[in-house]
Amino acid sequence: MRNTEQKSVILEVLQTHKDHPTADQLYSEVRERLPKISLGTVYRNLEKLSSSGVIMKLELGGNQKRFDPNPMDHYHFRCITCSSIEDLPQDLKVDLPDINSETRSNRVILGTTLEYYGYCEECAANKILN
Amino acid sequence: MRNTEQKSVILEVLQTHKDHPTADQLYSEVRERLPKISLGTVYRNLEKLSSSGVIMKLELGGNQKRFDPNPMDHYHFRCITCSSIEDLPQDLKVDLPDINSETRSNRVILGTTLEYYGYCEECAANKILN
DNA sequence: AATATACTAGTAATAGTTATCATTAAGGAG
DNA sequence: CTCCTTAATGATAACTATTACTAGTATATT
Ligand SMILES: [Mn+2]
Ligand SMILES: [Mn+2]
Ligand SMILES: [Zn+2]
Ligand SMILES: [Zn+2]
Repeated sequence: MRNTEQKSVILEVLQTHKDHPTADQLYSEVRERLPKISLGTVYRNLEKLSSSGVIMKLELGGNQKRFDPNPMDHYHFRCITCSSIEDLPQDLKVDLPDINSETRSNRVILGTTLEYYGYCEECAANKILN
Repeated sequence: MRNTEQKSVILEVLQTHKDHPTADQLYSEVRERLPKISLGTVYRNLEKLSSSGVIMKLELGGNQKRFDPNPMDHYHFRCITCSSIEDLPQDLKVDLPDINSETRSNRVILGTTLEYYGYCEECAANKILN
């Protein structure tokens, strides 16, 4: 894996985020620093960075993948109205059962995804006003 | 909501499944009984059936939505090799923390999604052979 | 400096899903 | 049962997110 300016700018821009931007959101921000970059390059590098464990690719509900500068295992809340994704505190850990012993199977478990969904604080407040 | 033959055949076909078919898998099976049905009708009815709580739409990892004849809350395992989705036993319930009190927030929590992923038993066995 | 090749920009292609619209058929009223 | 309103359908186009392709460029190794 070579160190290109594109890759490092994409990573830097992602690391300024506390939320979980989509590829096209990152694309438009990165373009402010590298106006000639192409969307494909953004996707390609996000893929590499996540498969090498530097960042994390989130495949939650909704139709767009999200990218997380924090590759540590943690949980998320997704607002079904505004599509925002919020982090849940990293020390919040649920003790998940061993499904292989429960079901007498020999799967290889690589990980889990736990997502809460509903209305975020802001959207919930807006709903009451209607 | 009117009772059309298309809707009832789609539901019947889905209910024969123990797995979690995609819209196009259901489309090809339904066409054996209703050769003139269109894919849009399948999507439209799956949407209605799930929003009325008869079935469940799954938005897990991977790029296709899956449909589940069982609308009760339960967890799934997803194989990242063959994309199969397996049910975890319905009585397997994890005690999930109240994230609002944890984070002092006023979100409205409508539900959670818990997904295990990895290699299913069959794909895990095949990997050993290579 | 020369070289091999991973990476890029630009663009085309693909896949999944949703929208449009003229036509059909549920199902309630009379 | 017949008429009527309108939800639903089939056919197709449009859309969105993502991936593939390719000739040219830039990285990093020799
Ligand atoms: Mn996160
Ligand atoms: Mn299921
Ligand atoms: Zn919101
Ligand atoms: Zn598998």
